Amino acid sequence: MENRYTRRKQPELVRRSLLEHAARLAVEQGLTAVTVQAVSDAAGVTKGGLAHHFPTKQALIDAVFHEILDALDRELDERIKADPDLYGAFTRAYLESVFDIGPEAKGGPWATLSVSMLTDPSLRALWAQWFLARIQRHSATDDDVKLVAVRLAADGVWLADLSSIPILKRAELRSYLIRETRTNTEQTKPQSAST
Amino acid sequence: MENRYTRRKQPELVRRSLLEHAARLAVEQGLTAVTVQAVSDAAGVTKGGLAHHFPTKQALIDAVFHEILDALDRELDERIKADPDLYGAFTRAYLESVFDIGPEAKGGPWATLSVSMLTDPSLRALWAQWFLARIQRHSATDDDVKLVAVRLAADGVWLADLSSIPILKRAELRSYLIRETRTNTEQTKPQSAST
DNA sequence: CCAAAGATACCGGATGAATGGTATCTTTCG
DNA sequence: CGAAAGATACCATTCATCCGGTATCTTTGG
Repeated sequence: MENRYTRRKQPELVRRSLLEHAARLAVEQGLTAVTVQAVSDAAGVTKGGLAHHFPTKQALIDAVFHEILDALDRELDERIKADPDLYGAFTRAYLESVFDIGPEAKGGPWATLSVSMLTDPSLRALWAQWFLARIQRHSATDDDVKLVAVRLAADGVWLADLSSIPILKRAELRSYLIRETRTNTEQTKPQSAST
Repeated sequence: MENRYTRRKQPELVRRSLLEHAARLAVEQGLTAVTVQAVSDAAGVTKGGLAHHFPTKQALIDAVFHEILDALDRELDERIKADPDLYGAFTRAYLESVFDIGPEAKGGPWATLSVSMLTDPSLRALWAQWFLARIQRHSATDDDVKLVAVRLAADGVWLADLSSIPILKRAELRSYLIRETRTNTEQTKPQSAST
């Protein structure tokens, strides 16, 4: 009658471990590989243990998704804060956070996002909601068509990275896109926020 | 003892119906919802009927994927052929085929592509292969960084459409992006095709 | 201070619903 | 008739969830 319950209880650690391993599995082996058994095993607990933290599988996935959105929010805010220029700051932050992760960083938030997002319509809606809120928040500085185009291109990059499609001239593309965020399309006013 | 074999046999129609409903289900309810049972029911046949056309589920999915890639190929070739301008013709075709489908056409090729692509690594590879081949084929006319950016933005557009994220100034964005495909980045020549 | 009592964290097998696949039967069409 | 088209029944497996049990932590009463 060995004692199997020698584990030191650290609910927070276990919870985080579950979330992380769930995300990792999703990215590395697809969402179908994210079974409660696999996640539990990876995190070093049993299915019952997982069930205690997340009553249902969907709850676990939702938690992962929210966690990622929060992290993304923080990262974007940081970059925006560090940007001396106001005009297009959000777009640049968005762009850079995509580019800097790169195609090899499979564990990054973007990869996880996409995989779970495009598969599950409910998560798609959540993503749309997050995105719209964010856009609206920066409507004053990031509303130009040119900037919209840049952000969409960023999405394209992220998609290409995920699909393992090599982007030729990646560095050149990056600097080109960033340059696009500096120049204003509207010819009526010369430059709105250049100082 | 009703006769359940009242269906008029039209194998081609049934086959197409199966493919279409499989694609629709994938987009609307995620790939997990595309089970042989669900697809069969939606198409008005039984699992056995499906099994006759597609021996395995993977065969069905592959067929959907290939069907879409072929249709896409045809559409792109048509648009390119109709374009009087050579430079950036592929990029314009790509762009227009994304824009013209619109956000409401959920059954469109792009949406289906993405959903199935990102979940299944083998399909991802297939897509990458198709895309690279296509790019290489147009390397002479569509290699500029500016054009790469436009194509990536197009990818962003269909991603947004899929996520039901409204794109403000859609028409303006479209004409802006198309305009971008006309002007050459290389400053050595002044303007290649401005009429 | 400390031990009982309850709450929280975790275990692990049982269960039942889906699912993909297969084998066999019936009907329709050429 | 014979082969194609489709229906029905059945199997093996996987998976999420449930649930009774056990260990550790926290509170509380003395």
